[in-house]
Amino acid sequence: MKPSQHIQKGLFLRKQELRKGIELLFFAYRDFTNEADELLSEIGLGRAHHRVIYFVGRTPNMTVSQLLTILKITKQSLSRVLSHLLEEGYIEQTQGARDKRQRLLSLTAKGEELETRLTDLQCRRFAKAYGEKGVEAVNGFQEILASLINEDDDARQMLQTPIAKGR
Amino acid sequence: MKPSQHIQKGLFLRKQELRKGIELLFFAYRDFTNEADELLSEIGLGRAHHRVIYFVGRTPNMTVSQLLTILKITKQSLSRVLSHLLEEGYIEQTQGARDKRQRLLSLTAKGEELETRLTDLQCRRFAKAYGEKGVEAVNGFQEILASLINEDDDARQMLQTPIAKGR
DNA sequence: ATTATTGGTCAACATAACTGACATAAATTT
DNA sequence: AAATTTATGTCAGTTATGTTGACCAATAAT
Repeated sequence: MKPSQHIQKGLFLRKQELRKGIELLFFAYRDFTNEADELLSEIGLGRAHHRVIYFVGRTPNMTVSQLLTILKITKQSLSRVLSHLLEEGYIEQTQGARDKRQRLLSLTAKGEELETRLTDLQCRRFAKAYGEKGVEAVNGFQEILASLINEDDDARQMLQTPIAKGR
Repeated sequence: MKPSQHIQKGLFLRKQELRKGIELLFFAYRDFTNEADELLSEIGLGRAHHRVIYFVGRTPNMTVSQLLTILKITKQSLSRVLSHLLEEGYIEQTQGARDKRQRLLSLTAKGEELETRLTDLQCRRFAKAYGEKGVEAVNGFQEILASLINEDDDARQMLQTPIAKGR
């Protein structure tokens, strides 16, 4: 075998390994979201609503602009979803103390109830995987995912802020 | 501290850890897909086209029904995307040998070129993460993701079939 | 007082999914 | 040979989620 063939074979194997990562991420995300989507569709909500409910539940009194930074969608998009959640009584807002323009978003009891159901569903999936594969695997999983996220991402900051208790 | 409080604290810490997984997966997937989306939008394609191009590139001569099983979308949805890719010359089809009803899908040279650009982009992101965190982390990452995928998923099978060479 | 920020609103549009109904050709089963 | 199932396509209408662009109002910061 010529040296050039060694290199090519090495590159192929490497690329195959990387493609495996791409595929695992695709399938895992697909199944992970699908389960919650089914529950949501029964009550006329979609994935966009879920994301809002999740992050508002995670960090109560979050402002609209904070949400926009996390979700990376336009305010017009968020507006539609958020209005619906307010109308349906999943979310309530209070005026900001320091800055009166800000809408501080929190879950209502109804919203909390839904958030808990959804998050428990997804947590169960993670608990199963974590339990099956052990602490070492979990650490590796978290390290690689963190490394896949954009360096400059504002979300990195959020990942370090504590999660509100009782959830 | 009462025993009940110990338990509650334990559960809280556990749930916090599981939520961290949810969030990492969300942000990683968001950034991972966004990079390719930008390239795609320049040539008038979207994420749905990307998925078709990726999997047809991965497994040439794939049938429409195989694609449907992987993507878990309706045939009407796939039809629109696939028709467009055929018209634009990214994909070509041949009649199945055993079963003449089948359309065997493959990438054209133009399709290959695009597939390579897109996959290289995503592979680079993985290569960076894998390089930074090492083999141990990669194994853990892959184990946990595999465990997050539905047991009964037809996609599990695909993950074990070899990736076509030259990619 | 001026400017920047936070947030909202209206309108139009694009994409990617969905459901339901029906059609056709080929393969398989009875 | 006839009936059924399978693989695929197509037409029509709908929904969810995103986008741009234009513009407005209240509040905060300089």
